[in-house]
Amino acid sequence: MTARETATPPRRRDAAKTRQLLLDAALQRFTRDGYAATTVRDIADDAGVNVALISRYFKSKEGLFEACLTSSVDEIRRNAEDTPLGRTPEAIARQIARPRTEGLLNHLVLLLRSSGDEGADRIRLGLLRSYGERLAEATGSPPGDDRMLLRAQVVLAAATGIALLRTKSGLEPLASATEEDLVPPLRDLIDALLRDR
Amino acid sequence: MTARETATPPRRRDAAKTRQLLLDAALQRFTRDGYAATTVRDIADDAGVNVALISRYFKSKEGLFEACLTSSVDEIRRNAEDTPLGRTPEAIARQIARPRTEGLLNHLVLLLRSSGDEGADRIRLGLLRSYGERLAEATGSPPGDDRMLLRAQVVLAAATGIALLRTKSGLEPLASATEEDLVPPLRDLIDALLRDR
DNA sequence: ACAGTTAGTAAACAGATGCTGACAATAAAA
DNA sequence: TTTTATTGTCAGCATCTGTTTACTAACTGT
Repeated sequence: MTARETATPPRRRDAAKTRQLLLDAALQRFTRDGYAATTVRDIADDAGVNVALISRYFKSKEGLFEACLTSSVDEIRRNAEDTPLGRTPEAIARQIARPRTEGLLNHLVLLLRSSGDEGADRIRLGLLRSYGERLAEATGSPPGDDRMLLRAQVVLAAATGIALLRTKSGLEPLASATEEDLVPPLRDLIDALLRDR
Repeated sequence: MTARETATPPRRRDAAKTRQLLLDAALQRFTRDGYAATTVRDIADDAGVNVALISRYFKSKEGLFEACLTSSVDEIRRNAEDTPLGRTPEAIARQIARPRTEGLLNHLVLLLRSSGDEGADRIRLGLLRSYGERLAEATGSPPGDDRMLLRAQVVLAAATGIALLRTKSGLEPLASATEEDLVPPLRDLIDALLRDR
């Protein structure tokens, strides 16, 4: 058969779709390898489109990174509205223990990536702050309770640390622990930190 | 006054000292900015020596990074022999809560930095594994107890997450929490995860 | 069918980056 | 003092990286 036949038929032109392809590829790369270690050509190749389109649709590499952050933040927020944070340590633990590729943890890892850009830092910080507050309030503690907020942020930090070590270090048994393995210790952790006191 | 006078007198030649200057500068940069975001010229400038000396003393940028890792690992190990991990949650918590610039936490952040190099990954993994085991044994659990090892690694992950968020995100009140602020929640965390069960 | 607009590509540029080889300055050895 | 080895500098290389510009191909409305 000729190359003509094997080659994918000339992809239909669709700016929105192409933009999304770039965004998805970038999300994966930035999350896995970090900002500096990812090149725009890597992303474009993954998405199967031309490098120049990054500049067209996102202005610059940093613009693309910011778009990734806001996209990630939006999804977390949307997710949060649908399924408000469980009230019980068990429910929270289960949300954190989800498979690495999906859900919250992946987003948290991206949140830790830094481009050195100020706008990106603001976005990141904004989400971390609001998420910590949500976590603190989920315990039933009154808003403005700094002691509890600190504890909630420690939970947040623990979750990100777990996400990082699980995805990047290959440390066993943590790296390939299943959801069932992970929930009991996490439940204990959350219970100890956030129990009303 | 002339430039001649202001300039530091031609530093006495000393290969060992120069090597150490480079190593120290690299440790700081790699820890703070990560591998990819750090250039050899950054490091050389910080150390106040010529770029070419990196290649001479460490073979390559990756060689320098590996040297940083082993140096960091050695110091952690040495530190561990001097002051064996405290048996009580309180003692462990205190070790983690230390100021960000000194002690264990800084090293843990470096441990998370990746160069993509295989040798570096081995070094990193080796330390994480042994540290997790030490932590598990400190609880008095028998060696080979996988449940407890997982819990110890969760503590380790939590500590790294805290270190990262404290140094890199500026998330308040976590970022500027004092040792006293941090010890109580950490004690609870460690107690919940590692208490003999 | 045609003109105008939009989507996508290719090539190249300017600057950065890791690294090297030839050389100069200093210290050590003879 | 002369010779030799070590330490450090300089300039440049090849490659990579983000971005831009000029161009071609496809879609849209008329």
